[in-house]
Amino acid sequence: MSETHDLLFRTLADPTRRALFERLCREGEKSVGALTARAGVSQPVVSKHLGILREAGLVRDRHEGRHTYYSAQLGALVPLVDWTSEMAGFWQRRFDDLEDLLKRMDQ
Amino acid sequence: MSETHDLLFRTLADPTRRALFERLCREGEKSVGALTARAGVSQPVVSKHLGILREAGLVRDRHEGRHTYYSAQLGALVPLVDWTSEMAGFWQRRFDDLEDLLKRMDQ
DNA sequence: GGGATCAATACCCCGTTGGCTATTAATCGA
DNA sequence: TCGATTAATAGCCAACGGGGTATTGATCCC
Repeated sequence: MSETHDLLFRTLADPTRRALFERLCREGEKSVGALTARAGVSQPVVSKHLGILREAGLVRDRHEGRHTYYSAQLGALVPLVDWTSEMAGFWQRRFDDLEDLLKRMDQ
Repeated sequence: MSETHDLLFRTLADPTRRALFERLCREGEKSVGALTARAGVSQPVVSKHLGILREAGLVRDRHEGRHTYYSAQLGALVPLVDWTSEMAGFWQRRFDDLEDLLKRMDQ
């Protein structure tokens, strides 16, 4: 239901885009040109992906002359971590309920 | 790069499919009919999504007579948790490096 | 000022995908 | 046995999305 989760999952679903984000996480701030060099796709495509990552809050951009530098915004992953925790929580609770039931049946 | 991450993110990117998985996490095992009742899409579509979730390892199915019961396989989320941890790790390491640099500069 | 470089935008193409209806397969119950 | 129910499959279509090239805008350097 959450729009945030939707945007995050959709944004990270594309391998090219995710690879760009991973590189920014690993190597820190990079210019579009530097990212394009090893992205395997054209510069306009890289720019487009970076735009989508930015709209999802996963990266931020900084302009310096002709160059635009992008860097990862790790905080944007928090909703994703929360979501997985929530799913795990539901699962755990049901597991506990089952355990309780079995204990009661055991008596 | 990892095919597993790709499959997971892609599978969870669709809101209808993710909603099905969330329901299975929250409410436990459910039949296709029960899931279809509140999915907002037709039964064939639900079956299709469940098939995709199964191929991603996110659910398992159990046949009982005419009914097929699906349940969430939480273990499948592990690679996703690992991935986020890895990204956070990269970020943290670069942060530490920066901190070290600043300390050295401070001396 | 003028050519060169860097990034974003515009536009198009085509493969993928998510939705539908119709049908089939299998099982249950009267 | 035969109709009813449950889920999966087949086939179709429209929309979305990721790729490309061409172009524009902006900035740097000679």
